[in-house]
Amino acid sequence: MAFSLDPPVSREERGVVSPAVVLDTALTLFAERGYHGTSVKEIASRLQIRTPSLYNHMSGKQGLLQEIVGDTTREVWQDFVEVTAGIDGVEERLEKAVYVYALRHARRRREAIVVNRDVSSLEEPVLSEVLELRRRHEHAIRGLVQEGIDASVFADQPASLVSFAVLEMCVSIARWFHVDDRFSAEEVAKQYSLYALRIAKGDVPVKA
Amino acid sequence: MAFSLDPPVSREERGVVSPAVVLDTALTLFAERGYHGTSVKEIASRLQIRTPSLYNHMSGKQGLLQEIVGDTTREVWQDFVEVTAGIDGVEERLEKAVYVYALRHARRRREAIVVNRDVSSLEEPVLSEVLELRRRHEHAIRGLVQEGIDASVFADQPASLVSFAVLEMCVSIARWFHVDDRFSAEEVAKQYSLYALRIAKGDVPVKA
DNA sequence: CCTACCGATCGGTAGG
DNA sequence: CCTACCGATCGGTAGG
Repeated sequence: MAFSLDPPVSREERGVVSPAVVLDTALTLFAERGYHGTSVKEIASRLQIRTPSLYNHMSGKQGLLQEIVGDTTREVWQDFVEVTAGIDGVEERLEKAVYVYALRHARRRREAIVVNRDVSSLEEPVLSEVLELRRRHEHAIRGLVQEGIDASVFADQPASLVSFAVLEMCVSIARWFHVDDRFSAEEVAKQYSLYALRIAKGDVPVKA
Repeated sequence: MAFSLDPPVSREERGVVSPAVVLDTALTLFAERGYHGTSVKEIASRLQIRTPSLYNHMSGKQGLLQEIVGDTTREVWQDFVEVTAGIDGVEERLEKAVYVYALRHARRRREAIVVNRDVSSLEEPVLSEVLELRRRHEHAIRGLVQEGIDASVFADQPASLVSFAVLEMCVSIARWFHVDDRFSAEEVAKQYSLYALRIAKGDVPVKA
């Protein structure tokens, strides 16, 4: 799996400004105020440098957004492929796919918030690439649900509603989860993958 | 219930610009591009008037956002109170509370998108009022879940995770639902309230 | 409803 | 990494 903990690249710790530090600072501000609500001056100010110096470490504001949203979306699809490969049971595949997706939204909260709020601020060609990857992921989840319905493993119901509900439920984790909560990221992901199975299986009893 | 269909107040139909038409136009643009991504010039342009003329129909850009987000949030809380009043069964109360919340997000998509994306762009005192109302609604849903757990009607599990998952699943309807879809707003709301019961009841069988 | 205009801020560049 | 500066656009006002 392509997970790693959020890289704590801050100015204070490293002492110097670098492309990674600029990206991390922008990520925090974009998540807090949105892409259009963040100015390059604010990014510079937080790094205690002037605006023009920022351009030694980035191509521009739009480039930062493209890197954040593009990288994250590619990783989401990669996670799905890796975690469902070589598994027979459709129930187990859905459980694992939801688990990694939920886990990512607990571990990479800032990225998730920016991806979901500011995707429409992306310029081409990254916009089209990102939308295509998201569509592919949603269709893959929907396909799993439909496969389970066809095999009578899941309750007979509209697969599209199930996949939307399950995916967006996971996305929302980024909006309320805190590391210092009573639950770990893994516990939350485990619980949410259970919710997904409950929704999918419907009247079939699910062990808690 | 405080529902009505989305008021189709467009410039073309009414022929004249009014505060309601300006608000409706701003609502569409805010939903499409975000509050910070929309300029007052764009609002004016869509109404085929000049920017200064807009100020005959509004106090300012921030005032439009406050009206959209403030009104919607107050209605959400009012819906909850009205729909759960005088009902004994905790299961039925949760089902109805989720139904109206989901239904609103299918019927008032633009409002829902703006409320959830641009709430942080609100200025005081409306910001505090809105956050308090949202907190109250979330705690009320969580309270219902806990009440059901205590009564052994729902599975024993963290009530906070259930309430977050259920509420955000509903919020997301605004992002994918279209009136011309294969499902009506009522059908989607019905299905989502069923999902909520499945998550809450867990290992208890739920009739489809 | 308009023209004319305000100061502030935007992302970004020149040049060192 | 900086100062100095660019044209464009921002939300909003004056005055009619």
